[in-house]
Amino acid sequence: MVIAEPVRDRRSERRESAKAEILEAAWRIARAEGLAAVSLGEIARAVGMRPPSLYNYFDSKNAIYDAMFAQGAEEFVRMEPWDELTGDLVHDLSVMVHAFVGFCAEDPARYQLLFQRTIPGFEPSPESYAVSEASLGRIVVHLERCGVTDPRSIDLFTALGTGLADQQISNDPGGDRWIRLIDDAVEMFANHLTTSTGGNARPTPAKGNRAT
Amino acid sequence: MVIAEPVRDRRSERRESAKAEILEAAWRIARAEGLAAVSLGEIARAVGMRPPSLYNYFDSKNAIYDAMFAQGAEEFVRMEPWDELTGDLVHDLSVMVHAFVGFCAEDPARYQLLFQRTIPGFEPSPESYAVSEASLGRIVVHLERCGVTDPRSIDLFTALGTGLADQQISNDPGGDRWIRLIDDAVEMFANHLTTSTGGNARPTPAKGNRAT
DNA sequence: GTCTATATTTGGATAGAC
DNA sequence: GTCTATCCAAATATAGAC
Repeated sequence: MVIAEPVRDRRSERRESAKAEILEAAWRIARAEGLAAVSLGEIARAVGMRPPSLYNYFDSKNAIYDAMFAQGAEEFVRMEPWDELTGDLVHDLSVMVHAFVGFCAEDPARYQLLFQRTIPGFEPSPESYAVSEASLGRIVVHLERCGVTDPRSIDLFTALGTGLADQQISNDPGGDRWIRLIDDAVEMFANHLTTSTGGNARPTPAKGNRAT
Repeated sequence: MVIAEPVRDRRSERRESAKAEILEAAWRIARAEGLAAVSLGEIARAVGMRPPSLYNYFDSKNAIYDAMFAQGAEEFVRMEPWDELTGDLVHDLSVMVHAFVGFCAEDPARYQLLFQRTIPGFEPSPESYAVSEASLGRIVVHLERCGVTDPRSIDLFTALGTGLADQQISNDPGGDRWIRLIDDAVEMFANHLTTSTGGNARPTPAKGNRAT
């Protein structure tokens, strides 16, 4: 009876590594030919199998997309440099935007899968989706901890981050043309916070309406 | 001989209206089911034809995508409210961003086709592409006319615009959550211009290096 | 200009032998 | 767990009759 366990472990290890290999191949194809160009035939060829064999590891093609989404969401969570945050507003904003834009730019296919809805039939499973949402949530939480509590400011900040990422990916893939603007953008945003009328860090004393 | 001309005109009129009808159907499908879900069969069904008949009007499916791209680029050119521009920096920036974000948000499928590379096999023809590029170029020209000449500032501005559009489309389709932030964003950007060290409108007298 | 018929490829997915 | 064989559906595209 003591022998049974390790055997089962080896099996599941091999199984997991096979699944990982399949997903790796899928990512390679997605990066090379586009996310929508991923097909079971091509994946199978890449891993030295026949297409039907893939069904031993994934129930469907969308299950593969979902596993890829889950991987990407996991990486997104791990990426965030919470240990680099100091509590200083400008510094922390810079760190977060650098992390986000870098994450997006380093793998456009992953960016497309996680943040854009471009695959006709596919929707991530609630669990996978929750992971990526939670990660975005932590950014918002830290913003609030820095004193950025106005929802409008938070939305503006996310727009700034995605805009930098989007332009970097679309118009200078592999380069750093928009990455080099991040600190400027953060400074601009921080100045706006100290100037604007919203309920933010260092708000102007008592200007305008106090509504909402 | 005088009769021959009008006959040919009627024919080409009918032909053009048939092509327009086909493109309309393609747009409908793209908006309803996603750009990548457009197929000849579905287009044909929508216009009351059989798939092969479409080849009397377009040489291939990609030719249809290209015609859609050209239409979108044309609309993009016409959209721009050059007549609303006054020369006042903040006002003009607001007008341009409102026009751009509104244009993108009112038809995400068009936005996807024009500004994102998501269809595996498709690339717009050089002519169609030139139209959309020229339109973006006119925005840059007007920015420069307003005194925004620093390339970095221009890049930052485009990032801001696309970020607002992208967030609006992705996270509040049909709404106006990010559209309502445009004037704030423009004010933020304008303040940044008057503060930053770049060679922009109202630069700070003589601060930092004069290089580049 | 539109159709039928067809070619050709490819896609995702299942059944069942081994 | 992997394969062959097969299915079924859908896709783009062409040929040729009407």
